[in-house]
Amino acid sequence: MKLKFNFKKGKTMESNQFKTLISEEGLKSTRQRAEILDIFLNSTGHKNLAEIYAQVAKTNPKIGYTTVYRTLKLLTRLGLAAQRKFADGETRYESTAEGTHHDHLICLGCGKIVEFEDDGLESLQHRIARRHGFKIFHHRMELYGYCGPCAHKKTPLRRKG
Amino acid sequence: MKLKFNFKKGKTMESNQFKTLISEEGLKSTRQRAEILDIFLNSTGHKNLAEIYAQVAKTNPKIGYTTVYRTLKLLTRLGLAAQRKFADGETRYESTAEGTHHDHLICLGCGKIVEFEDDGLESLQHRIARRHGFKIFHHRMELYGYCGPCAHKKTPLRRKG
DNA sequence: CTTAAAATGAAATTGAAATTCAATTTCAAA
DNA sequence: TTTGAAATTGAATTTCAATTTCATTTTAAG
Repeated sequence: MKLKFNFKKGKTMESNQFKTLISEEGLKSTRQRAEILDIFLNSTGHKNLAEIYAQVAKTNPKIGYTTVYRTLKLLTRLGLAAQRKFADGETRYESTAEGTHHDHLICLGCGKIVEFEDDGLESLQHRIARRHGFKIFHHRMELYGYCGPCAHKKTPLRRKG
Repeated sequence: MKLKFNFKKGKTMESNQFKTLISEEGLKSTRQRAEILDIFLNSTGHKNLAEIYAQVAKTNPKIGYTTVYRTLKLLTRLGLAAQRKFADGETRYESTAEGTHHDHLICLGCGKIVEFEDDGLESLQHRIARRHGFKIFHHRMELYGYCGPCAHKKTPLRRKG
């Protein structure tokens, strides 16, 4: 039985924005894309493709790895996701739903990634750029060290996150 | 004809330091390692393996890619080289001969990488870390934009370097 | 010298990212 | 609705840098 207006739980406002964005690009709205977007937006943090795929597969095992890969790339193009590459070289995706620019603190013990914003950093960036005649469009700042809990352990365990 | 003491041009002080470092590690000093080190120290900038290998091959085509790869890894372990991964994901190597910590300005037009140091950045780092209860060991800051020349071209060309 | 340990280098392997292509789905126009 | 061109899907494959393997060669200690 199919309802004309079925507002399922989890169907967020973003899904509709997504339909609009997608058709504006001459692209098509599909069930897979909707599902991947839904899962992606309803999760937090910085996940690599394998992690996102695992989560998608839990809900719908029929969706392929490739589709997840391409959808995340698409979301990045549309500005809904952002790619991040930290020192380990893995590509991670982060939702841009929260909006503003931020940088990262990364725990070498447990792998926890904490976001931060700092106005001082932004102005510093411009001062440095001016000094070297550059016109800056974006930056990347990562601070590597140990978070509170890990700083007190003797042998902190590695965790993905 | 073989001279007993042949101080070839290019044999720098570092070569001897290298011999010492290497034997201290229980490793062996070889012609290949010396040649690779020599080329690496007598070049500047941030090069990827393929670029370093190409330069080595120009001097001695008998040296294999694997050996260059392993030697750069060794140099990194010994603290003579440092690995860098910028947003494009490629691994680059930089000589640590110049010494101090620095960060990078990266031109999106021509690929030029400019180093900079900034004390304000270092103190900022500690302020942010304290705010989040982290103990920071190192950081990474990269500013992406256009350098002076590229900012004025209509279609800047991509260059490695 | 002799010899064990280390290094070399060609080739093979790994693994993430990207692409291919036949089958399927979407959606606008009929 | 139905249709069909264009886009999407997903398994399989390719790509490509990074890394490992292994048979052979080189180093340096004794």
